Amino acid sequence: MRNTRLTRLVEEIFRADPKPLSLGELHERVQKQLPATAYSTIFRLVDRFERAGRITRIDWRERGSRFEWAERHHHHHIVCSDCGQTLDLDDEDLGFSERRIQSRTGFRVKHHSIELEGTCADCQSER
Amino acid sequence: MRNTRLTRLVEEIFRADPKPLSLGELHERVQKQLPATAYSTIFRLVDRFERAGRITRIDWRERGSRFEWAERHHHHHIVCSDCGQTLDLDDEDLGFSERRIQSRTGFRVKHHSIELEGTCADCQSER
DNA sequence: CTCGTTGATGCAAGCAACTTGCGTTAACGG
DNA sequence: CCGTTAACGCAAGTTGCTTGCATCAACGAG
Repeated sequence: MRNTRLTRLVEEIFRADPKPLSLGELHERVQKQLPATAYSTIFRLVDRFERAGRITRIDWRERGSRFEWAERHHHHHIVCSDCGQTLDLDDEDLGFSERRIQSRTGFRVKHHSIELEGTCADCQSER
Repeated sequence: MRNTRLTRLVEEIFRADPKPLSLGELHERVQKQLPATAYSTIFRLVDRFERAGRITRIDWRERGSRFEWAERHHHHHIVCSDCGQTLDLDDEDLGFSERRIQSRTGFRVKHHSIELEGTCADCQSER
């Protein structure tokens, strides 16, 4: 992968605010700095990053596909349905273990996707 | 919801083979019995069933949105990436507990979505 | 430093799945 | 049996994703 203004900008955007972004949202943010950038360019750039393992794709129920900077530990998300705040969860928080699945089902797990939705502590106490 | 040939057929299809179906797949199956059925009719029918709580929507990473007959116990899926076979998993299989999440994060969990992908026992032993 | 190769980009068209508007059909309650 | 109104079929519209192609610019060899 070549080192261009765009790749640097995208990396900067994700590092500055490590939240999952859709292609559209990323495109918007990029255009604030480089207005001529085409959607298809973002599409292919993210695709390259993903295949290089530097960006991870996640799927949110209603909110569609989103992308996240991958240089972080493996984790999942819980989203507050009131205020939108997200929190990271790791497998231990979830009690998740591939070994457990393997012994119960015989499947060798390659990939797992876990997304939670709920009400955060703040929004609960607001009542 | 009115009781039409279509609603009866859709119910029958899901009961006969309780696998998650995409709108397109369901449309195909319906057309085998009622060839004149429009895609948009399936779309609206599933929407009505979903809002009535009789069909559940699930999201599969690559395979897009699918729908499942809801009169079953709460469960998740693991899909074999080689042969496509799916297996149901319940929260206990996964070690999942809303109580655990609540005590670790303060979030009150409303909804969780867990989808796994791996290689089933058969496909593993084929090598 | 310069130049040629080739990956990266912008534009526009294409695609697939989903969604909506509208006129017609058929459930079903009276 | 009839009128109301949910369901339906058709066709057009929308959205987000994907591709083809001509042009541009990284960057490594020379």
